[in-house]
Amino acid sequence: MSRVLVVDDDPRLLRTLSIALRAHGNDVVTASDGRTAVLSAAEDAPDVVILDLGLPDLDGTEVLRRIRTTSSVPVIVLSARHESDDKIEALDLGADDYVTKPFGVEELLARVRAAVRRSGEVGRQIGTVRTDHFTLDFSERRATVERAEIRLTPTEWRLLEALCREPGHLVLQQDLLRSVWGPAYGRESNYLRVYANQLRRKLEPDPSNPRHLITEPGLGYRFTP
Amino acid sequence: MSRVLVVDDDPRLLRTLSIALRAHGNDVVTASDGRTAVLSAAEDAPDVVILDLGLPDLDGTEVLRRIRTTSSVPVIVLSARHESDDKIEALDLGADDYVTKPFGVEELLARVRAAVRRSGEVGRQIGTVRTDHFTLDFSERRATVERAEIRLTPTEWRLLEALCREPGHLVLQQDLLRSVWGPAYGRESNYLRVYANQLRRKLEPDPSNPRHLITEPGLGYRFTP
DNA sequence: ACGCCTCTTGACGCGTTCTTGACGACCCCC
DNA sequence: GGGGGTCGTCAAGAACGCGTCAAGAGGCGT
Repeated sequence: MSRVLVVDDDPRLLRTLSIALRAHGNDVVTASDGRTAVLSAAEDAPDVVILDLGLPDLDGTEVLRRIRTTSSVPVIVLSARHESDDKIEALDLGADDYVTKPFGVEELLARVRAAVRRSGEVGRQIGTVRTDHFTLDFSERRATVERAEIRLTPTEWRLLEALCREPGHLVLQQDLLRSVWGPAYGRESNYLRVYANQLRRKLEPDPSNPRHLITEPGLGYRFTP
Repeated sequence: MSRVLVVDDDPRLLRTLSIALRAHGNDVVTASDGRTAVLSAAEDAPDVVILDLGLPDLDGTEVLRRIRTTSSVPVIVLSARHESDDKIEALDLGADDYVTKPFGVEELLARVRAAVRRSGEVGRQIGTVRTDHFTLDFSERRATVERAEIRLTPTEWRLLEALCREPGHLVLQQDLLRSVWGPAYGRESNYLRVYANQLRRKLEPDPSNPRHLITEPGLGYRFTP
């Protein structure tokens, strides 16, 4: 199914994770130090990397930085509870998710699945989206309504991007929250209500009768061109 | 494909890299001391240089400095693990990337590709840019506002160059910082604010209501003719 | 050695954006 | 008809990013 690179200096943990991952149909490669990890990330072409920040030879963030120079593979960071600074730095450097030790194997497996699923979707760049009323150019960050250019805030862009990735398809609240606000969110649906509202006021001809940003009650939102 | 100059005093490493690079369709030139390296960089017109900082005759940074006097070829620095000062100094002197020894060949190859790709984008020369209010001649380094010639500092020119390479396009803060201040930068957005401000005061008709140097909050800047 | 120009860096105010709570309207199910 | 849940809407405080200023460091030519 997916190839997972697991990086940790604890052989016991390495073994546990390998067994669990293989039991769920994954191909597993392991590394117990930073240098090996960077090499493996480049050569074994994993679909996702699980990276412990506390490695013997290199700083965890340095490992992440080097992996990022050659690959955009999703990285899930493992961190001890107290090293919260590392965690934040790791997310800044392009980690996709993090798990705090100690953690449950089931939780980690779920995050691996989510990371693989997202990387398939996110990789697809979207260029321009048109409707009969407005135009969105994502690569240039330009939005025009009735030929007039309007301004959208960064968060509004991110929400639109998540919605327009698959025009006409329903996107779940949880997925929207995660791709806009990050992996730590998932239940704050009021954020979505506020921003969906703002977007309608800026983009829809009649904001209270939306034709393009459709609510699917209890589930999520849908963009229809 | 690309011509690569490899500079190292270890014949074994030289040989390994030559084979790997040629196997990927590159043309390879080698040098085992600093003086030869400087000459070759000037005469063989390589597309990228791989430079070991520990050379017998000259200090690595000195080699880099001399190469930079005759060429803007991208340079990837090889450094032993603990000499982090050299590394930083090398980046300051205009190295484009660095790899710490020991390293994987695949990683180095990836960095060579990245360096060549970047230089292709950056190398695109721009001639003259005109607006209704000012004119910029990049090849002659002349700027005129309302027919009057004004002076711009080197950093101001570099920033303008990065912005005007694709008129009308959004350029991300990170890209601007990297092409003006070097690959070691990426988060110092206050530099951008200072220089964008200076440029507006020199170029814009109404500096506090810019029409050509547009801010895209949270993302970067855009030049519109 | 001196002065000038440039670059770096910190500080501050301001406007925008984000977050968060509150409230009423609506729908569905009981 | 009532109750619980979800949604749209509004508003206010907090947080953030940007423009702006100015002081100090460093380099260069005189």
